[in-house]
Amino acid sequence: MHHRERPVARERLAGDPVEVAPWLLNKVLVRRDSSGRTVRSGRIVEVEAYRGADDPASHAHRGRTARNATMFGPPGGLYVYFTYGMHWCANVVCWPDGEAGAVLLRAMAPLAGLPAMRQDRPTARRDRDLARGPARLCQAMGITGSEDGSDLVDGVPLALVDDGTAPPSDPERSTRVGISSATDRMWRWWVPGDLHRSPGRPAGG
DNA sequence: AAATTGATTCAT
DNA sequence: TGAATCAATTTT
Repeated sequence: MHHRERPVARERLAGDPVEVAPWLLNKVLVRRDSSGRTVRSGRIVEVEAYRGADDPASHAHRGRTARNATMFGPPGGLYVYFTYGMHWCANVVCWPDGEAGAVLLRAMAPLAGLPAMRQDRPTARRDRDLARGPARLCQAMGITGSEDGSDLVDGVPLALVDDGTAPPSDPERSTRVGISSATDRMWRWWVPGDLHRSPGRPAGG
């Protein structure tokens, strides 16, 4: 049956990113316009967890800076950062207010607003390439640094919702992609068999 | 396998 | 003030 979309509970995001990350699989990221209509959405199929002080691969590892401030804010925030001189990446903030940690959104299966996504991702040849990778996901959803710090639970302009699809009971996992420290931690998860997962090769393993 | 691109950060 | 780094993507 069809379930109504409901926002994820902020309390559920306030925990350890390593536990929140696989739980976020199959949740839906939605962009709404000013009248509340869904203009783009996609199902999250690949994530990575980043902790704070005890995770050398985390932007928050060396403490709070202007760039990573959102990660130290309340759970449910959207942490957006710029990297490689050209790419935006989006994370869901975890842990209680004051403690840093987040889940990187690495890939999505597009659900709604595909024409707009194709327009913002002209290099995507197939629809499965629209949001396959963290920077591609941001392009497909129209996310940039101007939306750093917005709230995914309040849901404007971006929302994290549960449409009734449970997370996979047996998510696949690996080490994280594109990092050079803490390469042994198996903190990347994806929906088994989903073709929308990014091709990124894990660091170390 | 190599080019692309610029903010951020830490070290001088 | 300078150099290294970088939660990647695209093209060759």
